[in-house]
Amino acid sequence: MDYDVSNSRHMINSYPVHLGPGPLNYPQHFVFSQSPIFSDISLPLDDLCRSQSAPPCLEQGNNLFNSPLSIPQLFSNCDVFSLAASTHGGVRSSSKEHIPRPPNAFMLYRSHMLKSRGNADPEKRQQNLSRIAGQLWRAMSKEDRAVWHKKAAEVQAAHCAKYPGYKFKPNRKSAKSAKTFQSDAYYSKPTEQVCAESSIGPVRRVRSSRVRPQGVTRDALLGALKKQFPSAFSSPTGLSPLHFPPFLPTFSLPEAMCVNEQPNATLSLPQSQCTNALGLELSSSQPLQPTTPRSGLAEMLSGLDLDATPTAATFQRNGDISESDASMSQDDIFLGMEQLRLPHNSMDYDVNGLSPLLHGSMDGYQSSGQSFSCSDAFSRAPSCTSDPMFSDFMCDFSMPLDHERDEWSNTSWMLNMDKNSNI
DNA sequence: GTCCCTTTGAAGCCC
DNA sequence: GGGCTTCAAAGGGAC
Repeated sequence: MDYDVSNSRHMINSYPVHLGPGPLNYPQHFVFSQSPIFSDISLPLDDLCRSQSAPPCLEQGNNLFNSPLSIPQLFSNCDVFSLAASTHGGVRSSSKEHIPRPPNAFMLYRSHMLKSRGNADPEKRQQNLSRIAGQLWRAMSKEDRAVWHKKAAEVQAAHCAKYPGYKFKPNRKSAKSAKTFQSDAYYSKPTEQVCAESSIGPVRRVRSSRVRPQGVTRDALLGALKKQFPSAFSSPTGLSPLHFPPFLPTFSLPEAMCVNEQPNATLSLPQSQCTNALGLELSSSQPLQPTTPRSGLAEMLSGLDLDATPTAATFQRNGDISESDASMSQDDIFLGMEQLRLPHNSMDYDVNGLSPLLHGSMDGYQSSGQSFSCSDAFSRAPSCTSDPMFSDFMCDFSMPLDHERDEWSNTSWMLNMDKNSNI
């Protein structure tokens, strides 16, 4: 039997979609054994293979690895390979059956990362999420990636078992349309906007090419990440993909404090703790200097020409930074995500991620007194809660909202450190 | 309503 | 075999 993906929009799958238990009655909860490195991984149903019936290769008692791992609802009552037919932008009609491709390792990792972040996360744009996932993915060691490749192989085996005659048949567009855009864009310079010749024509955003920062080695990138997430790298089982937090947290508090509240403050935090989420080094034993050279992941990533996709919801910052406060510009405060060329409301994301009550539109923000706990923040990233980097202090800071302008003030972060930290 | 965006990797097609 | 292209997920945004 041959499944024609190229005509998927018009194809009727010979395999019906079952909403109930699969025809083989595989258990909805079954033991999915894995190597030790999987010990902290529990993938939800649709992270692996949302098939209503587990293939023999994944059935309990016929495991591919050694240690058991329960994966709730794996292969339960929905079919990932068929589900995609109705979820891809509504392109494919639910009445026309389509067999989706099995997800690759990165797709599995990305899906899991997104699920790990929780529902409270206000960042919904998949472009940004994909970028972050890609950064983390590339920062992983080969061994850690192998974990996901292994899972991908299992999923593919499941897919193969479910659709034994399946063959990927890409629907090649017309040579003209494909080559005029894709060949010039996808493999050319990264992230440049291509405008149609007509000024009123559509502006299409070229895909970012797969680039690394120039002159930055993988080891250097890993070093920067190690500095921020030491526990993730010191795990006896090695770096699990899940040891990365769902997102790179913005950790600019000491900077904000230094600039706006106590310019000469000296932090007692260990050196390793005085970096922001992207590895910006902050002096911990000496007064923080605005001109402190920055190094680390942020600087490395700054070489990337990543795309920003601001939207109507993009976080607004007003005006220029005054000279008096220019010792540490707002950009420094925003540096974490901005270095990833994320929209400004990525900071919005960070704040919201820490304070769930503030999720939503700007209207949901309060004018003052907003605060978050760093430790609360990282509790969303399981591996970070045990990290001494994040467990030693709690701090609150807020940024007042200028109600007249309906914008955040760009100059006055307000900081409160609680007793767990020494200023 | 439809397609784009954004990522990595697998796989197919074409030369 | 190399180069190029499509498509897996995901949901907001654009048109």
